[in-house]
Amino acid sequence: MARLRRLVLHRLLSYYRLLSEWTSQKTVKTVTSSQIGEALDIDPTQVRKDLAAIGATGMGRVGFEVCEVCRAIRIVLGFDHGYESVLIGTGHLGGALLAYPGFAKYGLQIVAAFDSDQRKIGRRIGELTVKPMSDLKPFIRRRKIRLAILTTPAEVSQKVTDRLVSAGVSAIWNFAPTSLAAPPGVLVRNEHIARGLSEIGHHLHS
Amino acid sequence: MARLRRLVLHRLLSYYRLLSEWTSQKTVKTVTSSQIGEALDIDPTQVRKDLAAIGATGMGRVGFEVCEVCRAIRIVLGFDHGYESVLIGTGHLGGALLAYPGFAKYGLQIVAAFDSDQRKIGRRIGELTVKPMSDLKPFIRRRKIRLAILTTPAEVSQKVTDRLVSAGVSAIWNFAPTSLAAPPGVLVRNEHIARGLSEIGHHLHS
DNA sequence: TAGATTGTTAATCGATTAACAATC
DNA sequence: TAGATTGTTAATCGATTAACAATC
Repeated sequence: MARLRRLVLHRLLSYYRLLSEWTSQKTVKTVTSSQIGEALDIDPTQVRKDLAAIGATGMGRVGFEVCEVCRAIRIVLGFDHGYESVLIGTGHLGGALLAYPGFAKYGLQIVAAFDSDQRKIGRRIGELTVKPMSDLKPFIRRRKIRLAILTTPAEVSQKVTDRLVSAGVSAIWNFAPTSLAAPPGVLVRNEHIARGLSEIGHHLHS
Repeated sequence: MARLRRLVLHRLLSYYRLLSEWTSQKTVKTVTSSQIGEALDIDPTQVRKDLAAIGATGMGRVGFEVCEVCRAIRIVLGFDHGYESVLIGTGHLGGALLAYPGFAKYGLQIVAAFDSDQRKIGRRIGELTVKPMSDLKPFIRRRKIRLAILTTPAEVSQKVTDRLVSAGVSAIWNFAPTSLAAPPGVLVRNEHIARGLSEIGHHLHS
């Protein structure tokens, strides 16, 4: 399957959330592109194209099978796949992510937490014991970890990134307020807090 | 000034970050659209258009004054304005946001924290004391709070939103994994964690 | 069958990029 | 002046929307 654009992935996620919500409330077997489009304020043609792009086929006069659509989306977004990840930086935000119970639903499991602070190493957070940075590379290699979650201070995030890349991860989920340099094969997804604030600030100001 | 699109705001923020970084490293008085464009992989024409849109004018053969550009961006994104906000839900994520020191740079100040959990009310977090939900509306009214940060569980977020709207806030920064219904005048900015995960999951899967 | 919905091609719209005269 | 850069108009590109025959 061709790589999908960010925008499409985003829409797929919103379809998924909507359908999950609907099916949890009442038994819904099929759904039409117009129903989805109306609920999310998206053109029904767009919905049909998105679903066609991920291989979900509808039925004339009936619509799409909800189960089939959800399954197709889960496959494309990798929710069924299941992947282990490591987290680096056990500050407030790192702790919040470690405590978040909702990740399993998306196939994500955090299997180790690392920190450079001597006082934090060995401490238990939930089910994990904080490991020293010297264990990072061997751990990633041994467990074939592909995703790293970065919640370190901005000053060290690039250095940590370099270590992660050399250890062989293929994606970095970055919560540090910096842009990271990484080779083309490695996906860097930035969750810069300031991005939301700029939109809010602009709204409040004008 | 006409309301700018999300995409433009995002680019403005990246210009701002780039210029801040450059000026912190060495004295840079002027910058050309090509220099910015090259650093961020954006077409220089785009950069010029964006800067023109916020009223920053360049000089032929010289480029743009860095100070002027930064000032213009700060004004548009509301960073200089300064606005007080309240936070609702003092769980892990709420605590992480309360502890984050970088907000002041963007003009944001969290002046009160609220929770419905009796055990948390009265507890001190940093400089704040957690207040009961019954204080929410009067507090917002009295202090003329315009922004609320929502870090509650998803189940209650819509109810809290309704209270916030009726109390008169004009923007909600939502970290709960739900879509919120709010009247047109109220900006809702969603920071759904799953959005990043869907991109990562897709990348790792394919 | 009749009618609603899909799948797909064509038309529209907006955003990005190219071109170039005006400017310092 | 000569040359680099801006500001802006025109051209391109991609994404969204409209139209409609095919399908169940």
